[in-house]
Amino acid sequence: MSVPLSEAERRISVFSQALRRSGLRLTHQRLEVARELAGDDTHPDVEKIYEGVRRRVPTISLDTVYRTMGALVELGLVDRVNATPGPTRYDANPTRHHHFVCTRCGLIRDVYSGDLDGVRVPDETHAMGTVESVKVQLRGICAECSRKMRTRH
Amino acid sequence: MSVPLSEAERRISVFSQALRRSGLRLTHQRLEVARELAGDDTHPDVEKIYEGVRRRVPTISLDTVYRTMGALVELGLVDRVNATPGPTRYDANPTRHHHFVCTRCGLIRDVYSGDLDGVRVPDETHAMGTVESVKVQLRGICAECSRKMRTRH
DNA sequence: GTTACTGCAAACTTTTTGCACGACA
DNA sequence: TGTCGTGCAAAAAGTTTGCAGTAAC
Repeated sequence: MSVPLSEAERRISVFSQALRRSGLRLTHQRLEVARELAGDDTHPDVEKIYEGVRRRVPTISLDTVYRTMGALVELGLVDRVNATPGPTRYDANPTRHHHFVCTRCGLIRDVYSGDLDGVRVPDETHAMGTVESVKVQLRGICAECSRKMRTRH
Repeated sequence: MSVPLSEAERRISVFSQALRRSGLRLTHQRLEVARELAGDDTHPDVEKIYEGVRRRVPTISLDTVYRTMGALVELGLVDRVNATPGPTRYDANPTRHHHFVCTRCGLIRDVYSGDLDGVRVPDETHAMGTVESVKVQLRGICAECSRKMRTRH
């Protein structure tokens, strides 16, 4: 949803090459999971990915989707997004970005911002460990939920 | 763990008042859960809180802890921290802060930083919805895990 | 032809819920 | 005393795992 076709195709190709390069087999199921992720920027959970793939591969099982997601995370191709309660959601966007999270409906939208990318790690944290990534989470209520709340109350 | 006693006492008092003010009953169990949270800044999960309280109230049940945490979140006294896979962790620190998260062991440490507090919400996000809080997550490997990795490999 | 992957089923972990008894206000 | 909260048990939700057959290389 709303990932440009060229970008989606590029992602599928990256996925395929990364699987092959790491010695994993490029199965029909894995390719279709990759295809599903490549075109979806709504940060879907496993169930949603499963439903999407099942339209094209009706025999795929939920546990294969779980295992495929595990492999893609392991390879660093996909991130787990733990921003909401409930099922784990996945992020296949390799471009540096941050997240707007609706605390009401669980919507997660990618936010691109040079300012946010520029956030500096405080010196204080060096004693805690090595920082590998800085992610800004903007939590609030999405426009759709605001509208619904205004209408009902 | 490492919450000053004065701050812990202040938190217990805030919890008690908030429960009363909202018409909820101040039960023995709720008070002991509050006491447990007040002195713990490790962002414990329900199981950990349960174990702690059980030392003082051996008859408390796990589902009461779940229900109490739900109530405290509802009242805005506690935040759910969804930064790690596995059980939901809770944050009873009312002071503005951010998180260092170890992706290896799940350690979460509070980070206080004027720079991070000053992060501005990009204009772009106004179309997405209303931002209520900005949280920076510093993900990496904690000192303890780094040490263990160096020793073994 | 091997070996890794899949689908099935069952188990496991985390969280929620219905109900009857007990405790707070 | 009335009602809300608790503990128990069971169920629901989300995820992982063992195994035998199947498909990728």
